[in-house]
Amino acid sequence: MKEGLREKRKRQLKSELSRQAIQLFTQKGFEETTIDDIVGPLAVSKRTLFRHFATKEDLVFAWYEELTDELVRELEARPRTEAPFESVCETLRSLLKYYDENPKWALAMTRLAKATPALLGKSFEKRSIWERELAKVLAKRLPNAPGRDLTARVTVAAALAAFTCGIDEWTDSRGKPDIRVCLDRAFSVVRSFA
Amino acid sequence: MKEGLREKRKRQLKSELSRQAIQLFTQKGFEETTIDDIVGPLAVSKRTLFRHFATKEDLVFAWYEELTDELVRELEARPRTEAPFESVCETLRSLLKYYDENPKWALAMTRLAKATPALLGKSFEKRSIWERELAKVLAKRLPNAPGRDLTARVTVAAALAAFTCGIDEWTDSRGKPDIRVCLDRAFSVVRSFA
DNA sequence: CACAATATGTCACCAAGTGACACTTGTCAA
DNA sequence: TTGACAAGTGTCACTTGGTGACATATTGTG
Repeated sequence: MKEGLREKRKRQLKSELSRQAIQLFTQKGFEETTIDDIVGPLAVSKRTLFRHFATKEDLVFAWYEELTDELVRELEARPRTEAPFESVCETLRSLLKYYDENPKWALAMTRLAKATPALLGKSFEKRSIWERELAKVLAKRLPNAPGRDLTARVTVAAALAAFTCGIDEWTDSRGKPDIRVCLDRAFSVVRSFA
Repeated sequence: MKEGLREKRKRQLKSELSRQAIQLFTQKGFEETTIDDIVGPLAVSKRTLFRHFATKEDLVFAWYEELTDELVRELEARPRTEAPFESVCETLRSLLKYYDENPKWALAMTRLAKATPALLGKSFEKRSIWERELAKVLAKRLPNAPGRDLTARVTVAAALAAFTCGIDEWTDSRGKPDIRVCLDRAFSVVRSFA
């Protein structure tokens, strides 16, 4: 065992690259920042960067994928008695801790993503990974009736859509309102379609 | 007026390029098809292609944007008495005519999009344009209360999410089931959240 | 210490776009 | 009809994201 030192360095470098990239992206813009710009100050080769990140966009969104497992566990931990839609909402709500941790950074990130088409697309792509994984988990706790998978998928997709809208609302208001209020209002809209 | 001959040719070439591209993409795959592959048989220069389409992905999804206006008009035409969510559902339902027109092609397209990450991202990007435009229209017919914009956005987003799931279900089942049934089931899941 | 596994750097290369400039071809007014 | 302007096109050079191959370190293990 003890795969310690190598992995530690690896993660350190990876997060350093990501940090540096986001820094530059928010400062000069995504398209205007070249890979060499990112890699130069860190004395790392371009090739190495692309061994850690599949694409330039992933420099921004790699952490999305790392969060997937956490979300899955969160959903699995929800009580069986809870309504499925509510379970997903609460699961997504758990992400707010990252917004609490560093609101300014979260705000900058979402604004950057919204301002750059390429990043917007990627973020949706990552979101669809969450959607798929969470739907898988949710399906397991649904009665085994025909259309179970579809029900699970729609439930997750709707909750995610509302989540995104809630976050967007918060972002568009420059982080002024309480993010939990934004989110709750978004979720309750979905509950209102008789 | 009478901007006839030039525009006609322009549109003709554009659709020809798109057709050729999709043909090759479905045949050899998106990444495996190069721009020169597309452009060669049509005796058109690479540069010209990129004057008609901003990106390689747009060769597949340009029609998405052209549909936006149609969707907007469709939503505006829905009766004021209808529940907002239902209006959006019906609006999206109107897209089915394109699936009816050529189911095989529609199936091939959605499968292609699902199989290619780059295309998946782009399709979400385009979907978000629909979302924004439709939300704008919907907001106008909602009571002018605080949170109106958020309500409109969530309503549209939820309907779109369900729509996508319904189409996905149909696609995953290889177009066997009735697409309208898939869609209706997806929509009714959203209606079922207490 | 020696050996295998990994991470890294270098270099050459491909493909997606872009900018600049010259050339052709519809369009329309006189 | 003609002549001038606008719009579309081709060519070419160039930038940039991304990959494959190979050599070189660096590190964990017996």
